Amino acid sequence: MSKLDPTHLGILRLLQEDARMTHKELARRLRKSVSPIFERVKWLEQNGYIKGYTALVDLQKSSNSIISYTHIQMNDHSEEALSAFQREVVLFDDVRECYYITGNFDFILKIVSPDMKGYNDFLRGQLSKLPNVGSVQSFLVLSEEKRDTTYKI
Amino acid sequence: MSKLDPTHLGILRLLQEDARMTHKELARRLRKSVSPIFERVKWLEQNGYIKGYTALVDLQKSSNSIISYTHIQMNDHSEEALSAFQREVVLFDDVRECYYITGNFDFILKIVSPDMKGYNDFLRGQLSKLPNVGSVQSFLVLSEEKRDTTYKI
DNA sequence: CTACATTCAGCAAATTTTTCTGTTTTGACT
DNA sequence: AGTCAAAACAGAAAAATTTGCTGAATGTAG
Repeated sequence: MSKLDPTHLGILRLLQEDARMTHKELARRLRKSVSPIFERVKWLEQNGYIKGYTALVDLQKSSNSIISYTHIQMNDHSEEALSAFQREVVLFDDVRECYYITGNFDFILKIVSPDMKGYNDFLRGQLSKLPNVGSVQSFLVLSEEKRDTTYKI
Repeated sequence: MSKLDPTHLGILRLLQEDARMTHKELARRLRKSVSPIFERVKWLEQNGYIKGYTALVDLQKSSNSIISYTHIQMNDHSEEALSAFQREVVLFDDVRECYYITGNFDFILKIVSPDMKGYNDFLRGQLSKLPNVGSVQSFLVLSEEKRDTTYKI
């Protein structure tokens, strides 16, 4: 049983589309007045349904960074080893996303580095220094064909 | 030669951190007055440096969706076949991200489906129907350890 | 039926957005 | 260096939004 009514869901959908939409516009589209929308947005923020707001920046226009998806296979699958790896790897600045997954590999990392040298330094100087890292397989992103960060809810 | 000066970069960094930051606060942090900040934000939007603003929603709290990273290997690597695949696959609603990559595989897709049945339907009813799709390898996301959509610029 | 809690619309003050004006700075060219 | 034009800037003011408050409507439990 979800605590979210249609108005809550509508707010989440619309703010995913445009995080800078005004409360007045939200109210108009959801057929409510401004104050209940205002209270609900505050509630969604404070209760963790909205984790933040971000501008989507065109990385290729704004920098020379390179993106890589990197798969990690551990050579120790104990809970301690996995937790220790997670705890450390998410602290690296180049690691933008980290998922624990099913299948042959254990983790998928999205790595963003300033350039190829930076990426090399990260792999050899930081990632491979972590304990119990077995095989590492890198897929460099040649082109981003779609990136839509909104979720259907 | 970049057309972005330190103020532009500062705006991009701060709006990635918090897309709802007011122009007044941006101005305070970047030691400018409000009007040049206002003009620059408009410029960054109109020239495509800012592609949009989005609220980051906690998917697990707000729905039962499942996330998968799926790798695609094509069995025809001609430019026509690759382009045709790209053009079609990005239209699917479940495909949230699509990258063309180096290595054994050709594409990485981030798939978000309402549930396991929806995911199955997508794989067998939509994805595998596209021409020239060779091997498909799926990694289901068991837990999201980090997801930071900001870029260091 | 009454008391209580929740949600809401409407209002008003505080704040922000947006436009405008005139000044300063920058950069290119003599 | 000196001059000019273009760009960037600060400040002010009007328009719009945010934010807090009040009381009415609705639903619920006693």
